[in-house]
Amino acid sequence: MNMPTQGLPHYRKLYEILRKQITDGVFVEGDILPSENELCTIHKLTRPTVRHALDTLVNEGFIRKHHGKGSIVHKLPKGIGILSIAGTTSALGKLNLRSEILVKPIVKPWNDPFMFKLSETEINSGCIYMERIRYYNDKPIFYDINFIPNINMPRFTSRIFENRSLFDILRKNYQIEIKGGEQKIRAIEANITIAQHLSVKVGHPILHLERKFDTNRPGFFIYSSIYCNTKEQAVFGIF
Amino acid sequence: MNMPTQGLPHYRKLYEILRKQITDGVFVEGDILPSENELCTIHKLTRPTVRHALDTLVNEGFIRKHHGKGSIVHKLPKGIGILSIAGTTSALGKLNLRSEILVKPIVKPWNDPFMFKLSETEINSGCIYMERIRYYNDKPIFYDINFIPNINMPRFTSRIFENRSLFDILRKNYQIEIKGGEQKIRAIEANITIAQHLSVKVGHPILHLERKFDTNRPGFFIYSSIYCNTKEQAVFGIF
DNA sequence: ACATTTAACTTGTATATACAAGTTATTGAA
DNA sequence: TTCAATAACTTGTATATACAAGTTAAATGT
Repeated sequence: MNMPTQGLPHYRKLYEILRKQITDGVFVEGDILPSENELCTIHKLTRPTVRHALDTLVNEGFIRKHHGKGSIVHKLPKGIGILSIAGTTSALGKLNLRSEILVKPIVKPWNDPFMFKLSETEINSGCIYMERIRYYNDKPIFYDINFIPNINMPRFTSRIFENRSLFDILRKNYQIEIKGGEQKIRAIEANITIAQHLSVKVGHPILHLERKFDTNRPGFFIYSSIYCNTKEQAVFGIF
Repeated sequence: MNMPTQGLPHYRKLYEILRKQITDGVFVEGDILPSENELCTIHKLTRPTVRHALDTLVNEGFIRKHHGKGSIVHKLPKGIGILSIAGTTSALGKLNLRSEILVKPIVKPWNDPFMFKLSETEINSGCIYMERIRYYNDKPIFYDINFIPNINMPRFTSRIFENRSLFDILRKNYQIEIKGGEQKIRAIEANITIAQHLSVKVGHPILHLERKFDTNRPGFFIYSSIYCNTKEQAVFGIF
């Protein structure tokens, strides 16, 4: 479970330490972190490095900084943090999240029309397609359809996905890291397929996210179409 | 229209310059910005300062950086960038956005229950309430209800809001800057009120955003409940 | 002509230092 | 006691420098 910090840059190690202290409750909402100079002394780092770590925490919403006062721990997200990238705020509700493969990865041509504009290379190589349902507290909340360009992805369709994060597999087996992305959000009515998968009536309002993920491979993007039942659980995000 | 850059820190000035060049089309998607060292020479700055400016552009989704290659201009948001804070990506569709006051600012007690947890101070001071409709291409897209704590906000209810951004007034008249925030997102069915304001049928799926904005005043937050008709226009965001 | 090595770029990380500006606690005068 | 000035914090901005690591283009060898 713990992230190995060896090999990581110093600022990243400090970030992981502080992040864990916040998520573990060592620091709670409203607490003031040790000052930058104190962190310098404790971890034998210089202020720019410490500030780099704190800046990362600010960007991910764990803390807010106030000029002249200090770094104040921010309220932790209560809902499901799908609006942020995996491994950050979304990890918080992980214990109650279970995923189930609906359609195992298969190689297919891209849908036409597709939700985002595709490059020639992407179109020509086809995509790896998979469907998944994610349960939160044993209720189906997310029904997502994923599209991965079939470029240099050996043996992908035969890998075992149950209980493993898609992004984890991409990182460990293919050295693909998610760097960010963009998304389009709509409210739609559930059609028959969505209704069945999410256990709602046809016509039920559904949150629809269309996402495009940037990776460390230039020109290589991952696409997801996610349908959420937000009846009981809202989707949460910081900005 | 132009932002005065005098008085701003150097990194911010460079940020504004590059941001404008991107939004004006001097640099288009896929273009590589001048290297950090070139920007240093051009603007007579050092690399940490230049990097500070570039980091800000990265955080707001204008560029992506690739180790060893350079800073690549990212695709500009096409939809309505309400997921980011005002003045950044949201400014792009501004020309087609028109707002109309539905309920002029009035002092009221807070709704009970309220969408976010309120502090004692907030509850005791009451709130300034206002409703607004925003049109995109002359169609009503957003119906938003805003709550501002009635703490040290003299003459707020008598100010003129037409065609002026709420955040602009807060900044210019009360020195309140929005620093970020959090939001909850749901898909709901339009009730009679929402249906009327957004010109849709009752039961139409509506995107509901509940937002809490952080400001530079510690403990001072602004709250908005926003209903969006996403039938034709999706809401856009980067992450 | 081709493949390999090298050099010249690029961004990433890190240190050391200095001063500005906002906040809080202390000190001192009335 | 009360208020104002001061000192001692805090984070914000900025410079100067160095090396690591990824990428690309040029030079070199076969």
